[in-house]
Amino acid sequence: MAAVRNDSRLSRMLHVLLHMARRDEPMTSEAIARMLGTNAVVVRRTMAGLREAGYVRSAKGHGGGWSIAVDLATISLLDVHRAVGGPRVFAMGNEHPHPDCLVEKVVNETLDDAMRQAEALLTARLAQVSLAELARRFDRRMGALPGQCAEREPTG
Amino acid sequence: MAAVRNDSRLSRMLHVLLHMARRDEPMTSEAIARMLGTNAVVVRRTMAGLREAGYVRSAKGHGGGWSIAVDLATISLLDVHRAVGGPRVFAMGNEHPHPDCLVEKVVNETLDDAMRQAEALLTARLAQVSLAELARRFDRRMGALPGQCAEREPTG
DNA sequence: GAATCATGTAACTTTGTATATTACATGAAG
DNA sequence: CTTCATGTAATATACAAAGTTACATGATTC
Repeated sequence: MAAVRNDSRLSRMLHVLLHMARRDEPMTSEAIARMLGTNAVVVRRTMAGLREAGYVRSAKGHGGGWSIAVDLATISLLDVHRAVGGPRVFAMGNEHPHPDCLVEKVVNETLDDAMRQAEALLTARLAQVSLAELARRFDRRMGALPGQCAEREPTG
Repeated sequence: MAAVRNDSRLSRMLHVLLHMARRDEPMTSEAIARMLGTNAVVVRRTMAGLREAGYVRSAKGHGGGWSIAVDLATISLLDVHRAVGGPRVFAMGNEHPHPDCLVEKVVNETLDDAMRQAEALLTARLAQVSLAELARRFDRRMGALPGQCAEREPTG
């Protein structure tokens, strides 16, 4: 009963948010999907969490799409992580949360303790960095040139 | 392209190793499987990694089964983690490891940095604890009583 | 108000990985 | 030779993120 690969929602949303921050006009789900190399429905689904958190707005109809709703300095990477529903940090874990076996309890407690500490460090790091800080890091890299993003080329 | 739940191999193997350490005779894959609530083949597959690392031995035929090959003080939880092939720690990650987009690069580097630190802390914690230490923690909990493990009852 | 654009969302399919199961080969003990 | 137990290939299952299809809703433009 297990399966693991990669939850890339946080990574994707950070990518998108930084691009949106460099634009005046809203971005459509289609445009975002092209940028991420995915589907517009996936974009809407994932960004719905950001909208519920109040970080972005969405508008229908002509000239509609997604735009940032708050100051980038007020959103941390942890905020985004939580908004996209990603509390699942580790790919490993205990089989039984509440075992009868005392041996297993000792094992669980030891592993849980280690994982708790690692997760605390991770979330602390994510909380330390705001989207504004990320944008500054980009600017330092980019100099004065306009931001460009290689869109995913069609397969084949 | 993603999926997440739980890799419980480390947890299971620690559970098994501590039980094996409290026995004189080898344990069969069947007995271990009953204890873990799983299948004997799964046990053999997972424990094969421990055997390759030299931590356990396996013997065929009558009176055969699995037994511990080294002093528990020489094996850390990190050793077991690596032996069962579990370098995959996080359920989250970047979509593209080597993006063309500079925005994405900055995002990746920031997330990778945070995850690297968290993983370093986790592995450090796992390296700090030996199987002997785990056994001691169990003994302190158990007092002088013999170790017991509730086997998984049949469903229904 | 009709056509178009864009989001909202339900339903379903695909994908990737650990786990579970089946089947059979190999080798050791009696 | 029979039985026990591992070794392993092949196959199936479970599960969650991602991908896709289909259609409804609402806003803008004409």
